[in-house]
Amino acid sequence: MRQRMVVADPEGKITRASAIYAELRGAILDGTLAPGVRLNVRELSARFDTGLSPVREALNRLAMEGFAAHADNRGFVVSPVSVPELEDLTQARCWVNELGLRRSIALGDAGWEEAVLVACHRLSRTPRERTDGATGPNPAWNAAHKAFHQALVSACGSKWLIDTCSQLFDSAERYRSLARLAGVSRSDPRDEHREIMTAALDRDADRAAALLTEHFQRTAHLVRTVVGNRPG
Amino acid sequence: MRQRMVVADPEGKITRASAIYAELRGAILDGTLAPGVRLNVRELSARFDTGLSPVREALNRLAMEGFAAHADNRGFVVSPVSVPELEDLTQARCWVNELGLRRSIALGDAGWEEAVLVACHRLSRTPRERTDGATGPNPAWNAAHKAFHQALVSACGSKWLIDTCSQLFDSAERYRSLARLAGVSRSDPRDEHREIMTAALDRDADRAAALLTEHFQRTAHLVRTVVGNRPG
DNA sequence: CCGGCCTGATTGATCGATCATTGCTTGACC
DNA sequence: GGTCAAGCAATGATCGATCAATCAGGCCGG
Repeated sequence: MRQRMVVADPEGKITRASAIYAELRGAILDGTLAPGVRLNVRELSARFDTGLSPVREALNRLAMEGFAAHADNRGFVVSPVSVPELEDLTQARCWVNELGLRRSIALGDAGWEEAVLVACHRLSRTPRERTDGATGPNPAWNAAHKAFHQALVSACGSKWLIDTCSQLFDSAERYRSLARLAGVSRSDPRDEHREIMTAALDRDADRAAALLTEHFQRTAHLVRTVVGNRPG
Repeated sequence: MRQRMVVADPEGKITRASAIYAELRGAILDGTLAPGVRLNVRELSARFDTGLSPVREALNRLAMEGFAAHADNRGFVVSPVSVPELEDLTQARCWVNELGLRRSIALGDAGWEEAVLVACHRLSRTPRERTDGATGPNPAWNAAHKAFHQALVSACGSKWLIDTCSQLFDSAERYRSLARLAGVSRSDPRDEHREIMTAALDRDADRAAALLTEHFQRTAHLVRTVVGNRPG
């Protein structure tokens, strides 16, 4: 029986376009690629050691997602940020997440409760700063943070709602990263995430929703000054 | 003084990728391209008499928008439809549009009222069937229909909300077209749009919201049987 | 000195050839 | 008859050259 020549294949055959998309998306979300920066196709091709097509496909995807701006014949740019957009985004997050949370509280079973509990626990146990020597935000914390917020709405029963929460979270992540890079970070003396979790597990929908909304708005408020003072 | 060689330019320099994107999007929305149909890149290149790159870019955009499905190394397909997705979509439309409508009723000024009134009037004056001899849906009616629904939420004050309503409307448009192609269309004896308009202009938020939700669900109900009986 | 046209350089968009992967077909083998 | 794998299209992905639009200076007439 001959062995297969290719071993590394199980489900993981990613195209260059997808790899570049993921890479650029991550860089935009964590602020490595600052808002307004030009996304020069040739330059990126060189950086990723690839042709033009995969890069353009990745950029098209990012543009449709809102993380890049595109004008025909004028190329791509990292989407600019602004206070009005931050307000709009925050408002949307409040609406959609509140709805998802209320429905999850109404519909969620024991499995949902456990998922929220675990996600909150993991989040609290994950350090915010990297632990591998380098400085900067801990990617694992970001992942745990998102996992917690997604767990809250995971039992709402609407795929659209869950996906929208995810997309909005990522859009907001960009603002959080920018604030962080500008030296603004939150002290979080009250451990808001735990408070939200407690209210959710108590099935106290009104309290949970109020805490969640407050959580979003508090974050937005911190970020606001930073965004307002940007050069771009 | 020499004249300019190129005259047709004012703001209208569209790339092939964008043209193809618009074309394909329209074909998917009106059911010309049925759900599940393979979007073969070479074939499309030939049809549009163009190279591969613009087609791929267009397909990438459609995929991010949800109108095409894509798997690495397995190409593109017109997104499938299903009853669960229709339910999810309808639910989302109800939530988002109700919110937008309530806020517009609360915040809208006289200009908003007039815009709604005009949009409703235009909609009622536009024939559903084409008038140019050909049979089939009247594109102008579709446009007027969308314009009316967008007018309802246009004063909500949230760009995100307006954009989301637009995207959801288009997703639903696809289902409406499929139903129509299958011979199902609504009689609409009550002129629901006018009822909604009246309630909105009366600033009767609860009634307007209830009518709008009912409107969406009634449409979805009509479509449901058709989608359930599809081959795919 | 200012505004506008021309020109070259830069960058974006497109093309068609080429490479890689998938999935089907075929045929040996059990 | 069924299984499996090599071989073979068919199709998707990528490449680098080429075409085209935009942008930045520089030149000229006013």
